[in-house]
Amino acid sequence: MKEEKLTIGQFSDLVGLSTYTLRYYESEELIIPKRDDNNRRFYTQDDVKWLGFLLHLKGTGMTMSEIKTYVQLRAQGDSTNRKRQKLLEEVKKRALDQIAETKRNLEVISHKIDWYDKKENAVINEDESFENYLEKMKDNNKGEA
Amino acid sequence: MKEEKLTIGQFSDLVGLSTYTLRYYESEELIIPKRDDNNRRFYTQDDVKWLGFLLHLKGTGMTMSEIKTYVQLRAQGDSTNRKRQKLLEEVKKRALDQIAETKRNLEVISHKIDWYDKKENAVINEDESFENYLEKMKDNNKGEA
DNA sequence: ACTTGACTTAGAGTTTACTCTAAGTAATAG
DNA sequence: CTATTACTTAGAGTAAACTCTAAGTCAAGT
Repeated sequence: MKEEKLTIGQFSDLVGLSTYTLRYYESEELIIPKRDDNNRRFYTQDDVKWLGFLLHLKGTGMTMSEIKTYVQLRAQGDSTNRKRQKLLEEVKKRALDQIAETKRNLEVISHKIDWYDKKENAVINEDESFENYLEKMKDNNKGEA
Repeated sequence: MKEEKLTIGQFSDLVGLSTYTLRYYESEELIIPKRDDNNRRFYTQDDVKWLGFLLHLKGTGMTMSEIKTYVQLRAQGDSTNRKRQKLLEEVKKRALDQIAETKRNLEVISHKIDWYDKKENAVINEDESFENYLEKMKDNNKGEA
């Protein structure tokens, strides 16, 4: 198992982020690669793993600033495990709340889509307003929530 | 049933958007109130309904530009119903995809939270890497996806 | 020798969606 | 009379997360 060292160009190709972005992340202290004798960046398998996790964090809505906090805690060692865990839990909660809200909004949009269907097929009254229609839908769902 | 006319200030309070934002939305043609004899804006119940729907649209990730398109189609009358429906379907699909992706990311974060739990309780090996742990979790879920 | 890819600092530009200020006008309520 | 609220245009500021350019250096490969 040899230690793979990737140049920024190779790493960029691998992870799908531009070299601009990688240097930007570095300036924001999100991922800081080692340097070789010529001061060139090189990324290791650890960096690959960390960046993968970082992208999962981003994908749940964590901001760069929050990720930076996480990185700083991580750098302080195991004594900050609880803090890191708490941070992740907050992020998780926020993401779940966000999903729930989006779903509520999607329900209305879905009803509107149905309403267009029925209008096209003249199933509902020509002048049926969406608001009335929505109310009926809500009534139909009584007790199903 | 008298027709309620709301000033921009009243409407602002009602819907929770600043007057700045309302004028901005108007400049972007998202919601265009009528004017009274003194050229002051007034918002009607229709505007209340439309803004409510608009917020649902925003809440599913629709951009202002897309909402503007929707508004323009709406202004062209029933002949654009199919187009509007299609637009909403695209937005819906995108939102559902987004939710699915966020959930996938959340799974990893949840595992990490569990991993912190176990580390704190010394249930897993002191040096157990998260990556190994994740692999085990994946194995445990074989056939459950 | 030359191209390629890396390095640096510093800063400008992009996108989305606001958010606010300035400066002046106008109608209404107390 | 004055405070409040609204109106206008025009433009600046904010925030996040990039994205790119300039200008110059440097080392390795062909």
